[in-house]
Amino acid sequence: MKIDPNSPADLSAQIATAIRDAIISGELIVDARLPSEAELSEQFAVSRPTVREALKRLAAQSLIRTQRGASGGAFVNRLSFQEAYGQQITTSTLLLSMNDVSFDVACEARFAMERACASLSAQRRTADHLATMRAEIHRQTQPGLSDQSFCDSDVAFHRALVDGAGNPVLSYQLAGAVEAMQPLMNMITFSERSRERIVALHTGIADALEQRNAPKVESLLSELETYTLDIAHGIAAKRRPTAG
Amino acid sequence: MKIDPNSPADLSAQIATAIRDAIISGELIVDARLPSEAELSEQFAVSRPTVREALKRLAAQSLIRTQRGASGGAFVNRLSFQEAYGQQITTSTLLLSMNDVSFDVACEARFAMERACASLSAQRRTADHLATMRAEIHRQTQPGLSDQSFCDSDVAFHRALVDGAGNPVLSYQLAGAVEAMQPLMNMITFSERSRERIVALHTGIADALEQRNAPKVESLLSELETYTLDIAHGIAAKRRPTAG
DNA sequence: CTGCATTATTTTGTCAGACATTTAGGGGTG
DNA sequence: CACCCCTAAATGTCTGACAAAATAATGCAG
Repeated sequence: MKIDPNSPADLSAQIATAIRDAIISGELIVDARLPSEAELSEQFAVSRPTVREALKRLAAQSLIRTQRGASGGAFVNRLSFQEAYGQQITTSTLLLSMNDVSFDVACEARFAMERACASLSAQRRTADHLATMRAEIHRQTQPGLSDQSFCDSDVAFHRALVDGAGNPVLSYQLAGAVEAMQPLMNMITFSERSRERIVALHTGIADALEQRNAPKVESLLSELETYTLDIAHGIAAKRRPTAG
Repeated sequence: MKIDPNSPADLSAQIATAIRDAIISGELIVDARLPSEAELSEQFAVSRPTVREALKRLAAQSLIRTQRGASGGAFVNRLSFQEAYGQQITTSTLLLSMNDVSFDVACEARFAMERACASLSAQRRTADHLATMRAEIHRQTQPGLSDQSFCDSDVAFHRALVDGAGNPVLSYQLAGAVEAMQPLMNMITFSERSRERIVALHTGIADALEQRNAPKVESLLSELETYTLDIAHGIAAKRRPTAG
């Protein structure tokens, strides 16, 4: 692990890259302890603050964790699916909000991926997954439920569908797509009637999953996609009534 | 934007979170300049090194960029799809390597998502996408091609398929799934015969896309998934010949 | 007044040293 | 054996300073 003091890049960035490469290549394994900050600063011939900046970069990516006290230090972190979800969601959310991705494009991607889970979920969903979905559907029928809560419940419902596929990698990938759309979905005001329609579709999806009818799930998801887009377009049209 | 000096969390972590929230909420827009490190350290009542650690955390996530000199400083970064790909791939790679995700599970997720792109790609693929795929197929038939190069070409082929769907969000999601599997795929040694079979399937997929035959693409992708798993299992069995 | 070289200023990047805080471990005492 | 205290090691934070880069301001020559 060497760095180039004459490189235009920051020393802390170079050090972070060197350590990151060591982790990715397997040179540093999970739970391995890195040298102390003092030792690292000696190895790389830089000051301790510079080493610390490098370590903070790695900590921001959940690549290491630090612990104070004797026998403390920086340890290679086992990247959990949980942490990966979080980063995935943050990244996806920013990507959508900063790059003028239209609601239509995000919606299309999300439902395309969700349909990809349909057949697996129809095969493997457990009673637990079905129970979660039924519970969320029930919650969605409560009168007086705020739009925010309705959206949260919607996410939980679809999350259960995806988790039903029993593939953590798929769940991880979908988490970003589904949750990143939350801010966009929250902009949609759900009328009494549209909630009824969505709940009906959710019920149909749960029924089809119970019967392990994959094609039915897929077609209902497509209907839901179309309907979601319709609502969004209706609201967009209302906001710009003079557009033509 | 306030922080709690009595919180158990590091001050730099709190400051990073506060600024990140401001960016996500839109309080700080793209290309906006953050206060200088000296001003931030005054605002948060901490020292400059602490502020710097916070800024490095954000830089590690590509949320900000910094520039030296007068009228320099830290600016909110427009997260490009390119940068997001990179983070997605790093995260996915570590997730797979650290969590004992089996080849089967990763493979299943990858092909499920790729099939999700099939119908869109059949509708929208351009002549360019087809040309890229044909070129990669041709490369894959070259004798003496290394396994590494064959895998690279394989990634490029599937990348073209996914890009054909014309949905950048889908491309972004798939990039992680496909590229993160590279290290696993590289462990598979491709025999002469298996390469022929894979090339034949690739050719079939390109043909089906040319004819805009979505179901055919999906079924060929399923065949490719099955075949990939067969090869992997065969190699695993060879490595553990006494297992039973 | 214009154009260019020079100087100033602002800001990040880096360093050195110090103190505070937390935690594990060792050793003494009941 | 259990409990307490002390020590040592490590991260967390602060202060102050200088280096390097890039822009802005200045002054001079034409």
